[in-house]
Amino acid sequence: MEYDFKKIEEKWQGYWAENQTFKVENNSEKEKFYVLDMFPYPSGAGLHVGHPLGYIASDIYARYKRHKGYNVLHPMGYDSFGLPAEQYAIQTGQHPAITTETNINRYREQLDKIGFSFDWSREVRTSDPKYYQWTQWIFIQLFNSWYDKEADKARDIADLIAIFQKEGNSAVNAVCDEDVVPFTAAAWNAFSDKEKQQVLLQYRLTYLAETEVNWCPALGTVLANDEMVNGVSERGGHPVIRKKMTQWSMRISAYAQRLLDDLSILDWPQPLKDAQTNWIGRSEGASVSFKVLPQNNTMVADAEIPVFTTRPDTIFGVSFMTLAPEHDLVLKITTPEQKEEVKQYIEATAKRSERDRMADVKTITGAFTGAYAEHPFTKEPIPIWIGDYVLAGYGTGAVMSVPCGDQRDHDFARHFNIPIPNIFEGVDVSEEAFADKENTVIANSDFLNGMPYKKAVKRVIHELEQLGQGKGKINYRLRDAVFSRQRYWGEPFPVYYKDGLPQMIAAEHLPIVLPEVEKYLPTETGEPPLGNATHWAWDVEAAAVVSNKSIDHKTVFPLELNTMPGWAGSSFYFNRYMDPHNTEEVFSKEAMDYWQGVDLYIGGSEHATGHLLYSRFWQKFLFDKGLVPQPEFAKKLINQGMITGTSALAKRLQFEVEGRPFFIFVDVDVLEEYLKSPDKSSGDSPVEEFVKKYGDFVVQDIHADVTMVDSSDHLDVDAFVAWQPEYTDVTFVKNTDGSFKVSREVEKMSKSKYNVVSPDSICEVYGADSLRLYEMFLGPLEQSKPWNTAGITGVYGFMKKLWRLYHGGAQGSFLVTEGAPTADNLKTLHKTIKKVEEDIEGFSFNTSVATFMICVNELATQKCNNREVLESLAILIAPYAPHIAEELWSRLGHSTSIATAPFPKFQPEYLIESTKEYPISFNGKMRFKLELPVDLSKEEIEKAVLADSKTQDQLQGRAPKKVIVVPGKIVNIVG
RNA sequence: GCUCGAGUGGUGGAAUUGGUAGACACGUUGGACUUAAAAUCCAAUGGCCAUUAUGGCCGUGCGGGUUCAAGUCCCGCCUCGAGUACCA
Repeated sequence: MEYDFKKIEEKWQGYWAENQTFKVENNSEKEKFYVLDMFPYPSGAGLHVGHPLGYIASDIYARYKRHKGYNVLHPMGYDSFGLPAEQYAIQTGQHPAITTETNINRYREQLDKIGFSFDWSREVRTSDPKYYQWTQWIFIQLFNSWYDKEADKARDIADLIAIFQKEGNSAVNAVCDEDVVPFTAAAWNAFSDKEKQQVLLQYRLTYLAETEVNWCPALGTVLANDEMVNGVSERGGHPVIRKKMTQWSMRISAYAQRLLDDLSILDWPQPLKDAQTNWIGRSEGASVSFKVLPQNNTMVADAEIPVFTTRPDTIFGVSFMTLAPEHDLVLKITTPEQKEEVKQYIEATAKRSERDRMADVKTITGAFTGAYAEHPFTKEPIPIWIGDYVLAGYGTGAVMSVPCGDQRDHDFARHFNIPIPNIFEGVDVSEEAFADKENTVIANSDFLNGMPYKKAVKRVIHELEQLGQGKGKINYRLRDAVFSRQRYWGEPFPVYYKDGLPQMIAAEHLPIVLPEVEKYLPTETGEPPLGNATHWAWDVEAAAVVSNKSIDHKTVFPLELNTMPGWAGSSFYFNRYMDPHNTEEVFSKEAMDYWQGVDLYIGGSEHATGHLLYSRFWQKFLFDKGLVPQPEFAKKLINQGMITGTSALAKRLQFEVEGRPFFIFVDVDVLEEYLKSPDKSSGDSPVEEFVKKYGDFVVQDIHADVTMVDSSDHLDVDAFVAWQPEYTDVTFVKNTDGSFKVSREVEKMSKSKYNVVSPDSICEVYGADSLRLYEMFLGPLEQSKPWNTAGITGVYGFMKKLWRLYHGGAQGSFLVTEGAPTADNLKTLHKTIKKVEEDIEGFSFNTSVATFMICVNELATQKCNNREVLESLAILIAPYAPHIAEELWSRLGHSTSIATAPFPKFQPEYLIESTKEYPISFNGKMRFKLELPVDLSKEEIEKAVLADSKTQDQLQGRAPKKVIVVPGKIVNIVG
């Protein structure tokens, strides 16, 4: 009987679905284990072979854990709000919900074909109102909370109001806006409702604030740095400017220290932890306040510029200050003479993306404001400049510039001929700044002279405090997260506006369902797409969304027009899976207490500072609220690497004939040979006749669809021309054998590069088990690697060989023999058990596939068809190739699924050897091998080796200087 | 720019604490079976040199270093990839 994967895979996928083999309950005698994949955004392109890589790995692990006796939660769902569906809606008018539904169905079909052991009864979709009702609910909880630094946790806003009523805000140690004004209890109680709300907004964990964004007026939308190229939008090339907008923000900065500290309890890849550590960017230093000197014609009185510095010890080295061009004070302090220059500079920087500004250190630009600040100690005037190397969003958006101690300040000072005073003893700072804290000795600095870094910092902070112009401070690079998007396809906020102030809709009225709109574009007045909705007002009395016409600002109010960002719904989905159908609460305590958290999370490292940081933030908030039992949601995390595509590039030569381009395609080998020939005319290359006729040419790479290219890189020219009819009449210069070879290049797998390989086609030709095995066989899970279908015949061959191992009967019929296995059989089996178990535990899936191959090769050579051995082997391979394992298992006479069959137990006694083949090295180079009993002592080994005639041949009469013997490992003779 | 990761045969990759570099596959070449093809099986396969078997030299991105011994550890580079706050 042949290995018929199609029949087998269909059969078992049907069986699993019918019997709900992988459905789990929230309680069990067994120990729990939670294996999670990062859920996908269902894009229109469908799955490509890169997507399932992590899913296959986690599925292997989940299945392995079931064999090991655990109650395994292994869910899947969709992160189904997002931009692509909205873009498609803008282009075609099709509702994003329809696009999303179609895409999800396609994804599901593709996922089912690979044979994953997901519990689909727990599926969640972030765009489902039954799900996003809870996203909205958590938003309300954040709005109704503030962060108490004393308790170091989030607390109910009602507690804060109680404090304000009793004692005002002066004693409150909370994370809040910078510009909170102190008030007494009496003052609080005298505030109007509106004033109270305004004050509270400065404390809430989600709040409205002015934020800098990349605004594209032509598109009427905000752009990511990603979507900007050289100051214009990637799509359409429209100008983009930096602009301030009122948006919802999340006070993630309140959790900065805890997010940093708890990294230590996480078993996550170090690079990922490093990324979060750097993102949070804790630095210790001081805040220093510089007074702006009053001048003729400037109207600013009492202006102060607060700065944060990690080097307060260098304060006497300050020779200028630099403000971000967007800094609030800039226009206020600029002198009339400088106004024009400053204005122009601000306009110029408004066009640059933040990333450009950070990356470009070579171009030094800036402008002088004409204003001066006063040095806190020397009282000397310090010129105030603006420069785009200072970012508005980082720190206070202003720096005290110390050119002798900071390279960027140094570059700036040199460029604009600003003095570079030296405050370091015995260091030359004329060429470059001196930033070495360890070897710092301060000079020319009044009371700091002669002090090292640490001592000087302490002293200067003390002096600043005396002056009332500064104090020690810990600064975080982490900024509060902007939570508003001017998009349609996202969660609506449960928020309406009364008197210009945001009000939460009561939780019992959730979900607030996304309204229908005519168009998915921003409105003509520049409002977000929800501005197009005709029924988007909140009737407080009816507790319902009603027509905008009813808005009277008394009982009917306008609703929020922004929607939430992509990361909102993905920041708690892992908890919702534990209790996905709960309509009473976000998740029950019972479910949370049983599952606790994710035991293994697999996903891409590109989520390091987005999803994975925001999720940790929400988890901590929910933990503070007593809603989840763990302060971290995922104990262990593994990053899977990206699978890159292998693009096929046909070489096209472009000539110019009568001012018009003229093309031919040339086989890559033919072209290379032509280009290699020294004078390009002596050979008889077919390219030559074109050159003689048309002159010089330019070589271009044209992407060909990888499905038209075989494993030897030969292009099916007919298919290529049928696909791109504009090449119908173009000449193809082929090789002498009539083939046409293309060159290959590894690139990101992408539709536009025609290098996408879908898992469907692989399943069609080789089967899901081969796909699973092959994806693992490609290389280490964490590494990125190119996809090349060529090698899949290897694992497919292995599958057939595995099948034959169980079908050694007449005409390939199923055959196993009862009785005791041979010593060789057992040695092979237990060697395999040991290695496979170690590999799964260590997430080294590629090496376990190799181990299976070796095992099957050995058992085939041994002509093993012993039941005991073959049953164990079926279980071993079941996590990797579950369909064939189920089929073999049932043929072995079992009537239930293999899914929970106990994993074979490794027995070391079968591997004991009596001899060891020692590699014998001379001066570190292996020369020959010598078989010796394993129980020899060091001395005995040395004696035996030296006595061997081959050793004497190597030494040729020399006496060895030294003999290194590592028992069980190696012998090295020096001399 | 900054942060992190990766460079090993023609290709994907393997190699416990430093201890036989190239496991396992792909590809290629030769052979068996076959009318033929497919499938399957056997053999060879890092490079160079030599050859009757035996052998010798070089070799893990580049340049140094530590060690009896370095793909692995240390120092200095080069190249590629990822992230860089509104792609998800």
